[in-house]
Amino acid sequence: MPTENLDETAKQILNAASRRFLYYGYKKTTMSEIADDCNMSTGNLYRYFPSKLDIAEMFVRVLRGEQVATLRSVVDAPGRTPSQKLRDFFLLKFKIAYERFHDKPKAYELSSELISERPKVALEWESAEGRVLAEILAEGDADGSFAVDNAPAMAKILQDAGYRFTSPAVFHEGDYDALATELNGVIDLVLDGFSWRAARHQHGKPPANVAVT
Amino acid sequence: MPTENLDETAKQILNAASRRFLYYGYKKTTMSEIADDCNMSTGNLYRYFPSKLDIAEMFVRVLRGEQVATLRSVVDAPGRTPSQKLRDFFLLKFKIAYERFHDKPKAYELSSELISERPKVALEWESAEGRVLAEILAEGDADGSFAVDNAPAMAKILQDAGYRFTSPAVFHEGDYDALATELNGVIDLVLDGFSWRAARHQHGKPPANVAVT
DNA sequence: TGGCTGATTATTATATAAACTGTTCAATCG
DNA sequence: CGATTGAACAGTTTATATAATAATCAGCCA
Repeated sequence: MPTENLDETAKQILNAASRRFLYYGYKKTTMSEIADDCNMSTGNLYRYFPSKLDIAEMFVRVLRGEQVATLRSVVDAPGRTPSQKLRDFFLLKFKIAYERFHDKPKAYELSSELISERPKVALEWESAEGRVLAEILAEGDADGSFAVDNAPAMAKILQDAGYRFTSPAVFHEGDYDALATELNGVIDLVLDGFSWRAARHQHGKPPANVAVT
Repeated sequence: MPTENLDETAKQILNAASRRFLYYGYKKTTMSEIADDCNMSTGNLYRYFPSKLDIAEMFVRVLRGEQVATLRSVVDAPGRTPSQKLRDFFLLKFKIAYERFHDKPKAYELSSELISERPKVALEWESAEGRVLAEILAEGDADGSFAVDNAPAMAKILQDAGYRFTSPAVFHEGDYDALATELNGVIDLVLDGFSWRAARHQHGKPPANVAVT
């Protein structure tokens, strides 16, 4: 949890700021408003956070931490095959991204603003998701349905292939169901790719298609 | 060719405008500058184009027409298998997008501005590319390497899967070679998916993975 | 002394005025 | 009379002044 090492006062500040960020957005909430909500002075805020942007960073860290936790629940779901988990993962990720974009626009806007000034936060987040994905892949490799030799690398490739459905920049172009159908199409193809590799692997042959131009 | 039905004077206007768009960008070139370049009055421009934005639209139509023509050359390349053509298509598309973004920034900026006000232009362009892709798929289906029953739909799915590598919004996050490697990874997986389907098809069985949750 | 304050400062945002630019159209030209 | 012009208009952008805000820090309090 990102708030683990936080002072009690810091949590109070983060809470007050989060509420305002969600309702009014990042730029429209002022440090003195946050200070008022916490019954303290503006100067004191800086004893707990180096800057306003750092409060925002913690805010999205919490949001994204929850997101990753939700995605991780897919891994732990009982009675589902690795293939099903892979599909669940991407459909859930798409759903989260789509809904957050549409009914928490301020949170989305804040994320964008933060990422443009702190790009490494986005990378951390992507790699956290990648680790969840890699777990699913490892599971599939273990039970023979996937044949993945480098799970983290393959996770990155899958994240690339699903990018269209997790990048809010293009969500306005299509409605939910149409996009979900297309995402299922991509997953179908990817899973068939894994099936092919698993079958090849069983016969002791190398993968069929390798990049040679 | 998009300029086919154009008056000679209209072509002159388009030429003058294009030069300025490329050097200074859309917003920084004025109608009177374009008119001056053509030795005519501003009012006369409106006899050939309804508005400044329409000149810009024609400008990117030409650009994108060239792009699609380049991609189409992949289809006509002799001595390449459908699988190779599929890879060529995406690597070339990525290369074009990446290079245009980095060494013709004004053209990219103009495209973005236009698309935000004329979204249908982007859709036309995507579907033109999709038709090229569908040709490759049909070819692969014909020679038994792909087993694609609905080529246009599958083309759309492949465009989705390759979106990460054609969307300039994220190009700054990684250098060319790293992205190209990842793209090859996606293509490898897709091609293996096709191999699986082709093999299944030969045995008279339905595709393995279908979206059922 | 460690935690806190709030006036102060440098920066950023907002509001307003001035200049510019896309578009139109009555008048002109060939 | 059709093609062209350029002044006029409305809308937008830019420049400037004004206000608001993030961040600081010398002093205060418990």
